[in-house]
Amino acid sequence: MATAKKLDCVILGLLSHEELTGYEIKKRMDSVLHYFWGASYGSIYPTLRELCEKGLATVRGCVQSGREKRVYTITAAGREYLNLWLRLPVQKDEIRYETLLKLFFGEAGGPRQAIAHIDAFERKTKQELSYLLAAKKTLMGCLDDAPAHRYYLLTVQFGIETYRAYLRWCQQARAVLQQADKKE
Amino acid sequence: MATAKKLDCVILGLLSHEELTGYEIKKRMDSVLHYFWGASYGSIYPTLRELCEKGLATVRGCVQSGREKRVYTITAAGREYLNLWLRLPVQKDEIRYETLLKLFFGEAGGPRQAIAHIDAFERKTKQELSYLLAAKKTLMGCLDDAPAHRYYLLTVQFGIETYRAYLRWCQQARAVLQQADKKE
DNA sequence: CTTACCATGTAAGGCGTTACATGATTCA
DNA sequence: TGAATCATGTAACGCCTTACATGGTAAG
Repeated sequence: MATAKKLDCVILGLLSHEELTGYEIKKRMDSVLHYFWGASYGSIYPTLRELCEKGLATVRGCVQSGREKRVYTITAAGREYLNLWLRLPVQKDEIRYETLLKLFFGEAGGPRQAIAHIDAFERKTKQELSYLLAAKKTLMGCLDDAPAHRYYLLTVQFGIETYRAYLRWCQQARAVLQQADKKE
Repeated sequence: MATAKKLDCVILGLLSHEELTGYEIKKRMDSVLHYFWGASYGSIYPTLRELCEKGLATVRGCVQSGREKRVYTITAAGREYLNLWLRLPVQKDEIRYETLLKLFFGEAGGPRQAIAHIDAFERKTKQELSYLLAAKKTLMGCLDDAPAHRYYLLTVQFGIETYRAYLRWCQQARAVLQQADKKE
């Protein structure tokens, strides 16, 4: 359990709130979970099957407007499993930022190139930030609809704070590099 | 090339500054690169061999104080490869924070549990921050020794800014959850 | 009619971790 | 003399991504 597959837990977590299809799970991954967890269909569908085999979820075929869907539901055992995992201490928080890697070795490419990477990073960060700000607004409007919303908001707030820190850093870093560029 | 293995580039990046053994590369990964990239011996040693097979690095056996060492050096082709990669746009920056995952689904475990995860996260962040502040101090003292040092400092500064943002968020988040705990 | 979205899945292959296996040296 | 650190590697296994394969529906 200590080394439980994370995707099991993520999917179980999503199912603990609502019944979902594999396709919908992927959508959640790409929207609400997007900035701190990701997964592809190639991992989601097989995991879903495993979850059923382990008795942590059940499937139900469902024909909606002519299309066939497979709706997944969490079982009591699944909730137990999820709660067990939630109680365990966090094993690993990791960041893998290629931008920082390129910057770390950036001397080889010179200040101009490094600045270009920072510009791209800044653009992406601004975009993500505006998405998170919109998410926050939405959540603020329905905070009392479900107790889980407070927890969602906490993670959104995390993103907002860190993205703002990124943007401040971009300014600083660019200033340093522009200085270096002039000297060259 | 667009999909170049990142570890190749990281190792080549390290070798572009100095000759290193596999063991020393691992140490660099665990210290200077630690907060935005990681790797184990099980990936480092095989990668090193591949690098030599591709002609991007060369090995030299070396007996130092009785012990056998294998020292790796970057080749001209290796520098070219590294520079090519540095020029390419960043493919992916990703964060995988189990803490945020547990918090997102935290409603199932209640506010107390969520607070415990935040406390642990805060402790770890403080530790990492103090490490980075020490690294910054060291770097500030030898900024002009090598042009690469300015680039190192930039990444260290990134860590400092984001960790400080994390700590501010920890305060906020805990306050929100303590509020929720009282109501319960 | 064609583009975008809904919907499910498999297969090959890459990448990486953990655990194992081994042994020298240095320092307390 | 025992612990920590230096030092190099392999093997098994797990997890995930990419690419492929397929087809229905809705909207313009």
